[in-house]
Amino acid sequence: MPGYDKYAHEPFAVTVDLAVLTLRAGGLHVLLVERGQEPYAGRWALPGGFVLPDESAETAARRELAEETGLKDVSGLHLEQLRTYSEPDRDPRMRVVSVAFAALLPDAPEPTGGGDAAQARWLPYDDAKPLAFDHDRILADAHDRVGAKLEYTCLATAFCPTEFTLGELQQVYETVWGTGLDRPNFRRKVLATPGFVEPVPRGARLTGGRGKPAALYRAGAATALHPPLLRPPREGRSA
Amino acid sequence: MPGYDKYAHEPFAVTVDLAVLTLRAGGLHVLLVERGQEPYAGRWALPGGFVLPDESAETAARRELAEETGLKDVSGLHLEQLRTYSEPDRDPRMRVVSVAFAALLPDAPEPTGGGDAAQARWLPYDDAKPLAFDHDRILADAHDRVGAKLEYTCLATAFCPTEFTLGELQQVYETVWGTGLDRPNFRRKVLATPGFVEPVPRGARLTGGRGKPAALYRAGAATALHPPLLRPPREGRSA
DNA sequence: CTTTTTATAGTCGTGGTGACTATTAAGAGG
DNA sequence: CCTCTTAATAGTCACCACGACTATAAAAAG
Repeated sequence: MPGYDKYAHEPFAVTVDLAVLTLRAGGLHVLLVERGQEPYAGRWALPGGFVLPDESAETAARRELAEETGLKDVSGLHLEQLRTYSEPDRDPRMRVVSVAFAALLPDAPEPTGGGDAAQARWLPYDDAKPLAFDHDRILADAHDRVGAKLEYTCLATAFCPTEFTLGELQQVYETVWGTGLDRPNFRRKVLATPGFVEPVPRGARLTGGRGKPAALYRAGAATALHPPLLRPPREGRSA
Repeated sequence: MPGYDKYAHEPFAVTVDLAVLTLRAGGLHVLLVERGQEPYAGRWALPGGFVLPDESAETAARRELAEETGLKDVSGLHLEQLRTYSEPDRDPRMRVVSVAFAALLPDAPEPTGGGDAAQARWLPYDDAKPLAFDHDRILADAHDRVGAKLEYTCLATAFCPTEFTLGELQQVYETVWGTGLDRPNFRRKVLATPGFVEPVPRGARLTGGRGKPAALYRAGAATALHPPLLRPPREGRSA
């Protein structure tokens, strides 16, 4: 593409769409906004917005994340670019190219619609469909990506607060994957992976619940998981 | 982002950039074009171009791939969206948002600059840097992605012709990863993975070379690798 | 016909992991 | 106070995938 001077291109609108995921009451939840106008009026949609002239898509995504969640500090949150959706007819009004992101939140404060969001709410992942535009696909892609990255990265701690128990960490895997895991084996695997989690110095334990209090851990320095923590293979596969 | 009607956004140019990879003489090669104008005049760059008004980024990428390589049929080639690069200053002339793709080719015909490419050539991966714009990073990201996907997908066959030997398939892994692999173990692993490769019906063998002729295989129906084929861990890691 | 080269077959030991049992430490309820 | 329940933690055992290695087969080269 040697010459930019002789092109004739239409203007594209560039937006970001966010699949903000969190764990609430043991279930996967998504941050959604209700659309006010056509098209898809009254339908839920992923939060998002235009990329401003002096922003990168990542910057715009983090700005939107702060606006929609109402959180003061979103700098520590895990934000990951998924892919870009550019079908010409994905928005009936105009040509919109959208860069999609997945964001992972530890706790789930009810969104205090600080931005231009009409109405933002957490909805259970399974109740989300059908969403506006191609957001069903974006959300499904986000789920797939997160589920896959749990296998070979330390991403799971992004769903947990700064201090957490191994039981909470295991619930992240079980909720995202939709499978049950053996507790002793999960524990053995996590502790055997250097840098995945590190114990809280003082022998702090989480009390208050029933049963033996659990030890608290923090996220470690490692980012990758070698060897990976593979999800149990689906039943009904042919050999 | 409730209202599109009240926005004021600048026009963005949306382009695709392609990291076209192939294996030539046992080495990883990249398809590059030489820039004629400023900026970066005389430097090598990844092929790419504008997304047309009625195209998706994927369609534009495949069109550019056909134009730059001069290949008749690019429909069977593996094309994978990497990520989108949107730093405001990545092109000094204007605001350009680029969707990057990685393309994998089996053989390497010298490009017959059919498109608007000034001069297109295969260059060894290691000799590519420095490229124009942020293409060094895009190329490195493409390499990382391909290397990672070799571990848990059947992507390696995308580098091979329709019929290939296990030795050729192993060379894909060794070249991309930059490591040596034990031949019997690699063979055992590939054959033990159902759907990765399937033997060519007639006991066809590749003759002509020195040594015992190798059996020929085709790519199987499987797309994922369970369990994965992990690359040997780098030496010098702390326990 | 020997040497070289490469593909293919097989062996052995280890470590990661699934499945499982046992123990410990808290709260709940009588 | 004692027992039941609940959940975390500790430990065992067998299997199997994989790394390391040796052996054999089938071609070309000398």
